[in-house]
Order: sequence, then structure tokens, then C-alpha cells
Amino acid sequence: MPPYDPSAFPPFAVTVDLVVLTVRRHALCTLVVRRGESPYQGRWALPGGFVRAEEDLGAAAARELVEETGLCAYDPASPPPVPSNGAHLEQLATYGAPDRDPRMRVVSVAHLALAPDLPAPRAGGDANSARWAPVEEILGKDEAAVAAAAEDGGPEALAFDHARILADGVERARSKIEYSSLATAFCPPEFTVGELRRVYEAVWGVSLDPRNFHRKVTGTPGFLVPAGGTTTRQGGRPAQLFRAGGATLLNPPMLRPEV
Amino acid sequence: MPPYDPSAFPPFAVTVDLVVLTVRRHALCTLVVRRGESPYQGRWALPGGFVRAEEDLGAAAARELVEETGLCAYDPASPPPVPSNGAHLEQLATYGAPDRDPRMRVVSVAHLALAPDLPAPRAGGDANSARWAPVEEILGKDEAAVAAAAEDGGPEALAFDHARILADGVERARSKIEYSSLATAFCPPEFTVGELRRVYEAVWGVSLDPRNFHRKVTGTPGFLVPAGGTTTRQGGRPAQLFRAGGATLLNPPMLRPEV
DNA sequence: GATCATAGTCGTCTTCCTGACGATAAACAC
DNA sequence: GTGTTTATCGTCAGGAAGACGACTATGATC
Repeated sequence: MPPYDPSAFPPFAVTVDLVVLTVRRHALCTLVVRRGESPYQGRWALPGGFVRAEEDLGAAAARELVEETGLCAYDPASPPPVPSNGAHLEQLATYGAPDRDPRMRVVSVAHLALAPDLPAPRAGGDANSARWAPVEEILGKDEAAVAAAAEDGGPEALAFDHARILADGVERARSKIEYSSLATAFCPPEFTVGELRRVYEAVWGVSLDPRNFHRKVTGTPGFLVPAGGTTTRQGGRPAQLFRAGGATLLNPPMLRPEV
Repeated sequence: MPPYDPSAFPPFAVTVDLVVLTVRRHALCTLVVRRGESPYQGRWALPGGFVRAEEDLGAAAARELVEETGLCAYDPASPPPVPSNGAHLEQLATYGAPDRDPRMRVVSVAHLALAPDLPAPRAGGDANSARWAPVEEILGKDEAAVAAAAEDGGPEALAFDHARILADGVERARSKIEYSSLATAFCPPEFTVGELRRVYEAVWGVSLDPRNFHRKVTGTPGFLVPAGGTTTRQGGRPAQLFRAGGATLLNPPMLRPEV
């Protein structure tokens, strides 16, 4: 192809960074990896990497997701045919402050991935180099303030502007499970109403009335379809198993309790 | 700064493209400019340009907005102190398919701007090089399908993947006026309930009951504050003037009628 | 085996929001 | 004045959601 005049524009490096969220032990967790090189050597960071020369942005994010977790991303447009080991993946936002990387001009297209609890992190099998970190532990209670100040923060703070990216990803997830069926992306292929409720409680950080929640999700058309079995894996009375229904948009939406 | 190994990553050009929306004569319109050079020479396209070497992404979008329209973007976080000639500006999404520009690898960070009707387009004063185009005229009725196929479309189709970007921006605006006070960004500083209703009707492409709409917007706390005067610029009985209130999130949201 | 703790499921009641729509008010055109 | 247009207030029925009581079905404990 006939190139642009190279002096007409400055060259950028383009990366993808991943906010991978899951729910573990009633807490919203994100995948972080230990940086092996400068800058921010030894600090935790979001997984990510360069976009290749002939690679689409979404493809780069999916590739990084497989490399870091083994999770296969499925297209949000077409629900997973066999949701064996898939994760929801969508573009989040793009971060390109001139000084966000001290070495050169880097624009990062952040993506958001939502996954069930199944996988154990594996970055070369080194348990010290990747882990699921509770979001609250990284961002603290006051997420916005922490994210804004974290870049100068202590050794626990994420590298680069990753605390802000994480905060934006968490907020996206919190609002999107209100009006879409995305919360099922945190669940295994078959799940109970109680498990889905615990996802909402973990992501929103609230507790919900089990009776009203049950009425709501089973009454919303297309949200859940019965899978036919029951399970007792949570203790107590056996619960019906469900699969995610075809609906992607919930109407009316789930209401997040205020405060 | 110590640079990366230049062979470790491919160089990208980074641009910003703008979806500037306004409501003119009861129709949702977008700003398009005529391309003066190849590729897609002579075709309409979204305004945009290269991000400069030391420029933030949002700053580049704000600069393009001023260059193309004279509109001054205000920060969404801080409402305009004197909303004289300001526009809402936010990042939309990033488009980076490897073949989206035939000359080289270009990643475009699209932004969405919402502006009142006031300005006349001015791209060097040439009326032939910029215009407000009704969205429906460009995207047609079936927006998703048209946007997907438009790149190979006729001479009326937008250049590059701009039809898809426009469709995404319109959808963002349509959904965001549901749960935020963003619709006021389409209005002049002082406006009537009827003018705000016509914004909703134009953006959603529906007609709304004036009585229920009036009850809803005046009853939502923080949405509107009385400005003290009345006007009769629409004919009929004089209407109270309002200003946008401090609230950015509407609770409960406006409901978009189905179909 | 009786009792208890745990979790799931079904109802009821009240309150609030919405959509449909009647009625009145204040301007302008003729 | 009459008609037209737009704004604004009021009423009513239906639906959704929060609070919460009641019952069911399992495993754990005594």
C-alpha cells in the first residue's frame, strides 16, 4: 500500500490490556501479573501486550486472554454453543495519555473479560507471577480516588494507569449486569438462582433478598432456561439448575439497590 | 526516555474520529465532511485527524471539534459553568481492523460529541465540504445491516468504516439519554420541557406523550431547575424555561418505548 | 431418628411508577 | 370570538419492586 508521508504523523505503539474479572469465594477478583521488567519491575499489572502488525484489536485481546488464562473468548454477538471454557470479552476503553509509559508513546486499548471461577491462573505455571486479586484489595473502598492517586501509590498499587483501567472495567461490569444477562458469564454453564444471586452480590457488594431475586430472574423472559436437573452443592434444599437464556438485554432491568 | 526495541512492536498511526450529533428540525443529524484526497476522495466522512506526538486522546478530539465546528468541549465530569457554546464530548470506542485504511495501519479512537443546534458547519467556510446530514439518511432504517455493508456501498456511503462508527455513536446516544441527563446537551442553555421532549423524540425516533413526559422530567430530582422565565418560541401557550440540573444520572431512568 | 441449620421456592401486601387519557390554560391567527 | 397550538394539571388502572411470612427439602448434629 502507498504509505502516508511518515513525517505527517507520529508513530505509536498500540497494546491491549485486559481486565479479567471473576467471582471467587463471594468476592470480585481480577487477574494481575507480576511485571518482570522495568518500568514498574516487580509490581502487579494487568495482563496485556502489543498488537501485532496484521492483527485486529479484538483478536489481540482474545490471544492475550488465552495466553494468560487458557480461556477461550466467545463473540458477544453469538452466544457460546458449548460454553465449556469460554469468557465474555468486549472492548472497554482506550488510554493514551502521553506520559502513561515513560519509555515511549503507547496507546492501550483495554478490554473487559468476564469468566467463571473455574480456571486457576497460569502464566508459565509460576504461581508467583499471576494471581486473582480481590478488586477491593487493590482499589480499596473509595475506588475513584484510589484509582486517580494510585499511580504514585505504594508497592501494592498497580503499574502504569492500570488502577484507573481496572476501576473503569469494574464500573462497566457493575452497570452492565443491571440491564443485560452478562452476570451469567460469571457462572458455569449450569447454575442455580442462588449462585447467580451471589454473583450479583459480589459484583455490586450488596446483599439481595433471595425471594425477590428469585421472582425477578425467573420472571424475566429469556434470562434463564431450566436445565432439567437439581443440585445441592451449596448445602440446603436442592436447587433447580438453569442455563443462560437467549436474551442479552434484560427488560425491565435488574435494579441495583442504592448505597 | 529509553526507547523500546523498535523491532519489538509494529508502528501504528493513531487518529481520532468524531461523531458529532445534533437535533435539527426534529431530526437527529451528524456532521460529515467531504474528503479531499484519496482514498475515498469526494466521499463523505466523519471529521477527524491524527493525534499529535504529545497530545492526549481527549485533547485531540477536543481540538478537532473546535477546528470543525467552533464548539468548545466541556469536561463531562464538571458541568459547563456557562454553557454558552459548549458540547458534551466522550470517548466512544476504538476501531483498528488491519485493513480499515488501505494505506497503512491506522487505529482510530472515535469520540462522541453532542451539541445544540446553534452552530452552522464551518470547514473553511466551504459549504460544500461540511454539512449536517440526517442520520436516517446515511444509515437508513436498518442501521445495523447498513453499517455492516456500507463500506462497499454506493457514493452516499461514508468512507472507511465510518458508517459503523456512526451507528455505534448513535446507539450510544440513544441508550445514554435513557439513564443520564445527557439529552440536555442537545438543548440551548435555557429550554422548555417541550424542546427537551422533541430531543428525545428525534433521537429515539418515536413520539412521546407530552403530559407523561412533563410529569416525568419535572418529577425527577436534579434533572431540571427552573430558570425563571417563559417563552413562546414554539407557538401556543408560553412554557416555563429550565436549565439542566446538577444530576447526571437519572433515577429512575427515562423509558424508551418499545418498537 | 429428632432436631437444627441452611438454602430454595411460593405468596401476600403495600408502595411507587408508568401509560392512557380527560380537562384546563394561555398564547396566536383569522 | 373561534379555532389552533402548545403547555400543564389531574385521574385512574395495571405492573413492578421492596418487605417479609410461610413452607420445603436437604445435610449436620445430638
